[in-house]
Amino acid sequence: MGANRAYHHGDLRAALIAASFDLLAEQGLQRFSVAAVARRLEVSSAAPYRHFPDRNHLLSAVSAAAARDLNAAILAAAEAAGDDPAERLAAAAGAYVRFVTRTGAGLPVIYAAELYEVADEARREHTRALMTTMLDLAAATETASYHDTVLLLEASIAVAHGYATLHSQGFFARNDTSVDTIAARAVEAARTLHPSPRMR
Amino acid sequence: MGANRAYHHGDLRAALIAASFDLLAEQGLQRFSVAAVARRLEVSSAAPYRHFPDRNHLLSAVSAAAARDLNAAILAAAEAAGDDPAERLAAAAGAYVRFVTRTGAGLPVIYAAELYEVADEARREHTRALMTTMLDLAAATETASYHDTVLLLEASIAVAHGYATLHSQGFFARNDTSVDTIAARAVEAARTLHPSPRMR
DNA sequence: GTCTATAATAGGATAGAC
DNA sequence: GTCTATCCTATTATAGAC
Repeated sequence: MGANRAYHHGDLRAALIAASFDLLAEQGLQRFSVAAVARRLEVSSAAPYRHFPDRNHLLSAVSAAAARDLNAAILAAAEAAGDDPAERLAAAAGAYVRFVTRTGAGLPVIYAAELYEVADEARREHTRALMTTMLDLAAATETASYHDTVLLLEASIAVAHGYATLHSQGFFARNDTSVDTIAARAVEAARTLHPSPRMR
Repeated sequence: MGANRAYHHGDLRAALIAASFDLLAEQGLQRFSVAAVARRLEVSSAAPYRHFPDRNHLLSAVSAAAARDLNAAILAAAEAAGDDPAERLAAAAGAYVRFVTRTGAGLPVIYAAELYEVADEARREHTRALMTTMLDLAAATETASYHDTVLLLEASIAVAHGYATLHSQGFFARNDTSVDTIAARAVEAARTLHPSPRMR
């Protein structure tokens, strides 16, 4: 690189979002900070504030990108799973585990309460599309009512999210920690779920 | 109260642990700080350090108490569930959801990686007893092998933890947020789990 | 056993130079 | 569009008074 080392980026905004994913995946939302993202990109701690007015606006952009990418990952997994609606829903659970492990941006990040006050139309659209995708997958199974559909979806999400967070927090560390193994178990557990008459 | 208002506590150590639970339940591990616990008890920020050498030792004591109480809650729930091993295991999932909602100290707090370096024999014993309880509940069901037992336990924990964290992070806020409802759903979902031949 | 006071560190955010 | 410099706030942890 012949140029001097001032002014590092062509697209710092995009780089900030990408680096935020890395930071979230490595250290979780607990230790996420704007300053740490800036350090990682070797820009000053003030630089991010040229692109996002505050921390929550950066996180909102991360949320939007995560919703968009998770939506795509779930659709791809469902597609690959074939035609059986139950298989497609279970496959989505596996996609969720993989996505959270890779990006650190699961549903609690995507739908974080602190982002509600941020005006961000892109995020709103992507999160709504994601929810629609998930509800459609659940609705395609043989559920008797919309209420049952929601319950089945919640249970599937709970299974996937439970496996994902326990894995990323090292709870399964003793044994086999591979993402593939954990994702497969989440798929298998999601497969056994049924909307039962008692589940109301 | 006739006495002057200096020197607030007879048993600050116990009060610190109790207040830590409240703080965890209200704000999560993300915002846990020794200073906040001290503020809550209206003692100086230095006072906790007379009882715990550092933050992790306080968290270790919280972990020990949580492991002990969760163990008791799970045993009580299993007892109340009757004799069917599958029912007893499912009931444990419900107890877990209630416990985490009430205390904020779930398995990721109890088994937090940062506590591994803390020498705390009481914690070690309580966490081991908890693990034994959970494994026993899973082993009593009709699993073909120890491996199946572990898989069933992991799946049950994942379901319970997923419901608990999504609930405490407000993901279910739109609809019915009562703990009873969420716990009942976790029990129902856990009931449907089976160690399947594919789950390996 | 708890207090006040303080040091060290880190993060969020802003002002103004270039 | 990014930098340096700075302010404010919060947290961990320690020293020494009472």
